[in-house]
This record gives sequence, C-alpha cells and structure tokens, in this order.
Amino acid sequence: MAEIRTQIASALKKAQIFTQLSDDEIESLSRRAVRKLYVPGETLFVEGEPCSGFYIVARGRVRIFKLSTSGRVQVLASEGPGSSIAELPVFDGGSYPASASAVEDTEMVFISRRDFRALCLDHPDVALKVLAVVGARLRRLVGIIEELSFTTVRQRLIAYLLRASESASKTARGLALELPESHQELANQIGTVRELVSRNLTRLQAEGLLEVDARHILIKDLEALRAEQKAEG
Amino acid sequence: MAEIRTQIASALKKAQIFTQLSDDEIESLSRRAVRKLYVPGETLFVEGEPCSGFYIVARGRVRIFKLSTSGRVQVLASEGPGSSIAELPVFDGGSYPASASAVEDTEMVFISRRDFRALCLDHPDVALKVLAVVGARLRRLVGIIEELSFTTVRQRLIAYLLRASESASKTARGLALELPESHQELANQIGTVRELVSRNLTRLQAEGLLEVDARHILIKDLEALRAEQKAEG
DNA sequence: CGCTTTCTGTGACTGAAGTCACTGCGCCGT
DNA sequence: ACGGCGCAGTGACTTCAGTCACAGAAAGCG
Repeated sequence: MAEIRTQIASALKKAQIFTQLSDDEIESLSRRAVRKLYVPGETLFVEGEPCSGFYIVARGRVRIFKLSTSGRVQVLASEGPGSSIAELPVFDGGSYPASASAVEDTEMVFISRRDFRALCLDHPDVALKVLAVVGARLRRLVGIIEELSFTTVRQRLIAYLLRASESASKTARGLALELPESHQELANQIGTVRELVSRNLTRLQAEGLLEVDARHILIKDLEALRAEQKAEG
Repeated sequence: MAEIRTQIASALKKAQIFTQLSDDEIESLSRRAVRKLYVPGETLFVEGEPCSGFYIVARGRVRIFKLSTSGRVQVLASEGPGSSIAELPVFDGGSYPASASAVEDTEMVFISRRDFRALCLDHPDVALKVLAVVGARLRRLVGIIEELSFTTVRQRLIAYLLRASESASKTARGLALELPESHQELANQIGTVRELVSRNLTRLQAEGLLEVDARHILIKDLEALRAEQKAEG
C-alpha cells in the first residue's frame, strides 16, 4: 500500500498545476488522493453527471468529447501525463460539461472537490496556476470554434496535418508521418465524418501536395499547405 | 474626481467576482482601477494584442467575437453590467484570444494585470470566484462548439428563438417577441450569414410555426419548436 | 491458416450552406 | 419632399458536407 502512495505522490509532483507545492504538501495531498485505472475505451465520466472531483493523468491518455444524439463525436481535448481534467466543474458547482474516456491503458489520480477547494484556499498560487491552465484550455476551445465556424473540412484537415508535421521525420522526398489514429478518430477531432477525411486525403494526393498510403503520409509540399492555412475561409 | 471614484467603487461592488470583498477592500481596489467610456461600435481590444489587464462592465454591453479573414464574425459572448471580461489572459500570460467591442454606450472599469494578481493572492476566495465565473464561460463555449458541430442553421435559429422566448410576452395568438438586433447580428451569433437567417425565418413562417414581420416575431407553435430542438442533428 | 472484424476507398446522391446580384422598404437628416 | 443609407427578402447558382451502400485490404484471433 505504501508503494501506491508514493506512486500517487510522484504523479502529483509531475502535474503542472502542482509545481508550486513543496514535497511535504504533495505528500499530504497524496494521502487524500485516490488512484484509478482504466482500460482503453473505458469511461471516466459522462456529460451531465454531477462532478465529485477532478483528475490528473499519471499515465496514458484520455479524451474529452461531446456526443450528439445521432452518434457523432466532437473531441474537445486529449490529455496526457501531467495534465489535469475537469478542474472547472469543481468550482462552478455544475455537472461535467462533456464526457471523458481513456484512449490507452491509463492511470488517473482523483482528488475530491472538497480537498481541492481547501487546497486552493490554503495555497493561492495553486489557484493562480489552475487559472493559467484553464486559460490555455479556453484558448483551445476558442480555436475549435474558429475552425468550425470559418473553415472547411479540407482546411481543418490541413491544419491537423501541419500540427502533426511538427513531429514528423525529414526524408529526401518530404516530411514523413504516421497517423496515430484511425480516420474515424481523426474525423471526430476535426468535426466531420470518416468519408470526408478519406476523400480529402485522396484529393490532396491528387493535387500533388501529399502522398498517402493508409496511415502513412508523406508531405511533399509543405509550403503549399501552409499557404492554404493562411488564406483561411 | 471623488465622485468618479465612488462610481468606480459602486461598479466594483456589483461585479460578480467581487461579492466576497468588504467595503474597505472595494474602496482600496477602486483606487487602482480606471474608468473607461466607449461609444457603440468602439473597440476595447483586438485579438492578439498583449493583455494588460481585465475589465468589468459597469454600464452598457460588450461583445466578444472572432473575425475571419473573409470578414465573417463569430460572437463568443455578450456581457452586460456586473460581468467581467478577459479575466483569463491575465493569468496565462498570453494575448487576448478574441476581440471585444461595445454594443451600446458603455462604461468599463479596468484593472491592471498586476493589481488583479496581487488581489487574488491576498484573497483566495476571489480566485475561487474567478474560477467559478470562468467555468460558466467555458460551458458556454462548449455549447457553441456543440451547436456548430452537430446542428444546422435552422436548429441554431430555433435555439436562439427559444432562448429569446423566455422574455417574450404571452398573447392570444402565441408568444410575441421583438428581435433586439439585426439579422446580420443574429447571424454572427449563430455562426452563419444574414441571408440564411432571413430564409429560415421565412421557411418557419411558411410551415406555420411562426409569424414574422421584420423584427417582430410571433411564436405560434412553441411545442413544435421545442420538439425539433430535442431531436438534434 | 482461414475467418471475422475493423478500417479504408469510392461512387452516386441529397440536401444544406454560402455567394452574388438585385429589389424594395423605412428611417433619418437637411 | 427628396436622396441616401442601412436593413430585409429573394431568386439563381455553386460548392461543400453528409449519407448510403458496397468492395477490397489489413489486422487480429482462434
């Protein structure tokens, strides 16, 4: 049991929102935290559920998303180790505004609403840190709104590829990258359907900007893609 | 001058995020705040500008929005007296994520980034209050994303009318309401263009759900509109 | 190794969204 | 009263998004 406790403590220590805290404080907080494990696809919470506390990702990855009645999915965020999720409903007293599920085998640390509020009152700098993290989250949501409101599927796909290209490897013929997820998942993230992802990739290939082989993508004309970004809708 | 000071103080007192503060604290804060006046259409700040502080609406109304390069507008929020705007960029150190302009003759109270941060460190309960306010804002943004991603213009228009109908007056023939803004403005809020607002209103009238006469709208079949909402896309 | 399941590509189609151009109304100021 | 201006309505058209159905490839599993 003591081992789990230290695991929790080390996860808390890596969390962005707790960088201010001393080892002692981390230690004391870890005594009130709970570890939870999830398998891929498992649900953490569902939109509308009352919010009992918030989570920190220790290992793995979780996805925050909205579900439509017709079965479509819109991904709002995807968070890895060190990130926290659902900090906000803790403070405004409402329910979870979206659902969350694990993408991989995932280890989460859960902290109850009461403990977290108490911590923020004792440590105002933690509250400020939470505000900073939430600020970044808000920026991302505004970015999603901008994309959905002003751009086409084609442009959103290009934006996705450009983001992915940051971590791509240079080859003689262009930037090579591997899509980390299915077309379906990609579509969920850029707010469209599978078919349009497939079709638009094909079209970009026909225009000579890419080469596509299933999930393997070679960016042949980075500049042209960038240019289309800036033009916008 | 002393008069302006008390005006500022009374505006601060009405702000949601300062309900926790004592009269003395309000008084001391007001000494560091600045009053600013705006005429309709005037710009408070533009997306991308570095953020020097945040605002509280004392009187009037301001609109927060995104501009596309092609000239389209997407409204993110519209805030009246007692609300604060741009609290978030104060904390994450970034620039303003969107632009803001006054809708009516508007009186704002400006508080610098440094003063506000200091206040939050001294009064953790203010920080918690800010988090609660920000939580509500985040919910609204998620709602906009949901609408843009899952619904049609028609459904968004119906949602808008249903919201407006809260403050409508009952008549023998249905709920009567007056649009508070032009079709263009309405379109900016629901993420579409003027023509589609006009056309969809016409169509709803043809179907017998509404009667439209310029900005005067009579809701004849509230239940049918509600039903279409729940069906969603 | 063969079978099932999941993922991908595509053709054909429908309907929604957006653009352009123009008309006409009503209000305001001089 | 008149001219100008902003707002609303509408027809015609283009393009984009999404649906349905299906075929073939790939990957996992017994």
